[in-house]
Amino acid sequence: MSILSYDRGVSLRYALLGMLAVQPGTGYELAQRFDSSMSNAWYASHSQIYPELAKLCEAGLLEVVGQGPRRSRTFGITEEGRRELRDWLVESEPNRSQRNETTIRWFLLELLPPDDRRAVIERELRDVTEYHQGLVNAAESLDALEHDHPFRPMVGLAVRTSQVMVDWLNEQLEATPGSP
Amino acid sequence: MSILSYDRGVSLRYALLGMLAVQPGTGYELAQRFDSSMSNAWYASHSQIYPELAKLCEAGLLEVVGQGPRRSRTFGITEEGRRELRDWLVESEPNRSQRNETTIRWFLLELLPPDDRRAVIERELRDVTEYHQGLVNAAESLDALEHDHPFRPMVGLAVRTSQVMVDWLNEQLEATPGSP
DNA sequence: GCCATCATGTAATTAGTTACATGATTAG
DNA sequence: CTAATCATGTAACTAATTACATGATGGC
Repeated sequence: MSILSYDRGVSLRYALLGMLAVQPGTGYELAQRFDSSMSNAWYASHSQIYPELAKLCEAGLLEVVGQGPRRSRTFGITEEGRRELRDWLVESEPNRSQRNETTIRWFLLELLPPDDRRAVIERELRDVTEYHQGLVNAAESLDALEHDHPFRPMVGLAVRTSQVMVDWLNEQLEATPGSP
Repeated sequence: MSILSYDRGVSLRYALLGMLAVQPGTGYELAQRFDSSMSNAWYASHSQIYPELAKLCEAGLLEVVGQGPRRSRTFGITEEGRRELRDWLVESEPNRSQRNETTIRWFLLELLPPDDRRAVIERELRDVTEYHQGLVNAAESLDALEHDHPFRPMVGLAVRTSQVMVDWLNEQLEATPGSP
């Protein structure tokens, strides 16, 4: 692909391509997916999404497959887009670098005096527990369907991962002096 | 803090401040830590690190605490830096958004035909297993010390998380048609 | 009619990547 | 002596955030 961009800074492109390969949608819907179901993988705001969709359309990897009310346009992936996505998944070297502010915060917990430390862990525990519960509910909803949902495996992974985090935070809380 | 930057794009700043609060170091060493022990939390290249260290020094949050061979300078956190770091950890609203290309790739596995899918899962499994084994070894090294190491809790979390990932990938592999 | 939300975009700024550049030290 | 690595920086570019901006639709 010649239309600009680095080799390793292209994750948004493939996130969009992939999300639209699973299910066509508008830019607005994609922004919502980045806020919820995709939030543990990638985030992008609408101001980044719309220009990227335009570029991908121009490159022939996406196309407008429908128009709705408020001049909304639904995008879908093209055959060329599917080939590009497949090549990326199978052929390209994965970029394993991550950016996760929460992990930085947890890494630095040990610097805090016990009172601050306990307060921070309790806040983290509230947030992660809420996140975990949301995933458990999502998993139950998907299990209630009669067909296998494509998101089910990833939700399962996220449930287990967040369970590990809840357990770890509880242990850190117990190990902090002055905890009940 | 008035010295420029967004509210939510400041994670590098606090990652550096925190790493130097745990242990003073040079810019070069910090770049190495981002490549290894901090790689599951944040990544930054030296070209981003050096200017940021200069800014933090100018702001009085860091100071040069030693000079080595090849005109290397060791930075340490100041009292003001510790206060700033503590305030960030305790008072500021955490940014929960993540960027993790690997999760995008795993999310999109279901789009691939079985042969491609199996090949990709096997590659991921190799990479994650290697990563997991590295963490297990690191944990054993830390356990061999007579004192508690500050990184031990985070390594423990990473060990469990990567174990969950290895298990999940193995399940996905088994569930793919044509697998042994 | 009015307000919330849907829906899309652009402009200005900061963050991050890649490439370029240079010199010091040490191990062989 | 010479190649690898240590060590630090800048320049040019792309990516991402924040702020600004506008209009359509549907429910009340």
